[in-house]
Amino acid sequence: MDDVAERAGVSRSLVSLVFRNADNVSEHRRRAVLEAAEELGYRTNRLARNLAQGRSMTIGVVIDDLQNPFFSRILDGIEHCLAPSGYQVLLANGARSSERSQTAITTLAELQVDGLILVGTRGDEAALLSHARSRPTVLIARQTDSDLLDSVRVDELLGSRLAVEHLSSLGHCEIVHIDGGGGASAEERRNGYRAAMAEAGLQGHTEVLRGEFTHEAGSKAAVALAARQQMPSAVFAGNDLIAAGLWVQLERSGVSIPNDLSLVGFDDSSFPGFGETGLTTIRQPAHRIGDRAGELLLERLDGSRSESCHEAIPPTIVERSSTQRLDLGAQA
Amino acid sequence: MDDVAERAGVSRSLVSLVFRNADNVSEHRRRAVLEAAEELGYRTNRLARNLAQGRSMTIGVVIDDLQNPFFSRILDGIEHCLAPSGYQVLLANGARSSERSQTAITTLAELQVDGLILVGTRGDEAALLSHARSRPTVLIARQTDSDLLDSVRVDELLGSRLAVEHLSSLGHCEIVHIDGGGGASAEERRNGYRAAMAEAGLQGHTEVLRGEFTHEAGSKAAVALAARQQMPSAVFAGNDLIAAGLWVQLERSGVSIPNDLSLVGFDDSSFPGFGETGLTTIRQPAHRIGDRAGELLLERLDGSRSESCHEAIPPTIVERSSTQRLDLGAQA
DNA sequence: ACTCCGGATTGGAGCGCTCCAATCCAGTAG
DNA sequence: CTACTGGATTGGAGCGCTCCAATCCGGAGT
Repeated sequence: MDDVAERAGVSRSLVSLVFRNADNVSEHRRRAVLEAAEELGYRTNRLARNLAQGRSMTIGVVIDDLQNPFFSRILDGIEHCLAPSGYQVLLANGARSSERSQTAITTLAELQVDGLILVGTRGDEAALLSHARSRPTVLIARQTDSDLLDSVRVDELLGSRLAVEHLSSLGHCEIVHIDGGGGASAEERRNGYRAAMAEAGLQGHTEVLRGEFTHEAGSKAAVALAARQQMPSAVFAGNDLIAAGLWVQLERSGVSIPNDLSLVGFDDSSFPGFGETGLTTIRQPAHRIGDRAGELLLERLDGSRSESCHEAIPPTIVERSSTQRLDLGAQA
Repeated sequence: MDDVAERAGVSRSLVSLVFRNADNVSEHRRRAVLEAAEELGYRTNRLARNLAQGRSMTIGVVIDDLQNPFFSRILDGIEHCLAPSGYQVLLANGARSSERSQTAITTLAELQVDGLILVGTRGDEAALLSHARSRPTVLIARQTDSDLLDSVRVDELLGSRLAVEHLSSLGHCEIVHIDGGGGASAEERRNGYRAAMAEAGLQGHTEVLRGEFTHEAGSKAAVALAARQQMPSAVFAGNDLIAAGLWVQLERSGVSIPNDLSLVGFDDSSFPGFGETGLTTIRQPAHRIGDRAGELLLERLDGSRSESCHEAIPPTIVERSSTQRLDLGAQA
């Protein structure tokens, strides 16, 4: 920077002003500085700037699993909201690992991001809170009632209820749930499933298969189910990845969906290119969730709000062709 | 930091040593420092550290489209490779926009990342090169022969050859290629197809239908094919989108796949098996690509290589149910 | 008792930038 | 001609850390 200043025949301060786009810099000086910078291949060092300014104009986003299309649509919403604000979004992948997520958060925090959005992040709540103390933080798809941070999530219980009600209204009783294990909202979906089963008078048929929010977990579950002499008539999968894995694997075993088994997913993940999958599922308004999280963060950043805010966005059920009346299946 | 030092009754330097996990610090001092830090809620400021050290132990990755599952599988490979190396991966989304990608790269560069991996990034090559000059850079899924950076991509020619060989080994001769027009790797795939046809002694049957890497282009091609009195027995589509469009449209015209026509796609871009397309296709080893890119970057970072390196990773063919022996189709 | 040694510890000079108070310099009014 | 004004420009003190040369210190060697 000093080199640029010298070459342009001005002070370092003036160079700084030029690169910050300050408006009270005379045109010929500005030109001289830019020219000198060009010749010297000078690039501003944002590290130093951030250090000096004490802020980075950067938002850190930690995503539990970038491969999960639901999360990436949330991200889309976040970026859509944040793009015009002047903040740059920096991402880190939690890779479905609690430790990886922790170090990702720590890295971003140490990098002095101005705000943090955690998408489906797992791990110790206390750890999250300690970061929230020093900068605005929004949690997505994770339950919390801390007043140190904001959160946006889907009403998971309602989602599970919608799924179960849909299946039971089609005459299904043996509705097995394949859960997301320790994943983000697995527990709530599981609880919602249990509650809804009870409400529908099906508590006797309640059965949860331990899984994980992945395609593979779906395949595994399919293998387990196919091995039984008596298959359930319906499955409520913890998310669409599980449903997808399950579907493919079941078809391989000669089980036809929806004839032999009705299947409901969760998330309404869309998989580009192949149009509608035909999976009946619970749609999470992913884009809206991300967008809202961005808004909440901005409100904190510009100081227009200081009380914490926890939002639950209601999901909807999308009925496609993976579910069908029980008796229809029986006839076939 | 000074506060911590004072509270622990040591110098700032010693505090620094403790937080860098230096090994020649006496145990009781270390304990004292950590304790003081804990009480004061001290967190190391990585910005300042990076500035002072002149390196950040951070790799920047810019992804053209995080929603694209192919790219996120690449990312998975990158992180898999980089995780044990001590480097933290920082992501930015190009959002399928040339400008967004540019600012993302610039932000990362200004943040002084130690290395850069650009996945499918669009935009001016000159701009990319200017960043590559100041730090190791690896390009993924983008052609270049600059010796300022490394690149990893799929061996498109081989992919085409695999497709053609597979079809011809099933007895097919009339293999039409629907290409990707001016799309990214369309030309190479086309050339690969021509070469492979010649090798298989089928140069007389070589036929390329002009297309585009979209679903619609596939539909159009289907209409064109169905209008002929003599359909080819096999089609090699430029990518899976084309194949999908073709498939749907052909089925509508009463052409059954694979009975009446065998179909091979390219990319294996669908989310693994979702909706069970059963499409035989050329799989791009996304994970391997990311992994290799990480390796190349590490080689540059530890200085073990200084000449540029451009790699082509061999794809594999995934045989599903959209292809079948010619004579089987004839019998049906 | 004296020197020497090597590991533990420290002070101070940066890293590249911003911020602020101070200064410069027309141009204008008196 | 002088005082005053306000925008353009500047020097220097940080931001929070690391690095290096210098210092400290307790024990070993003579």
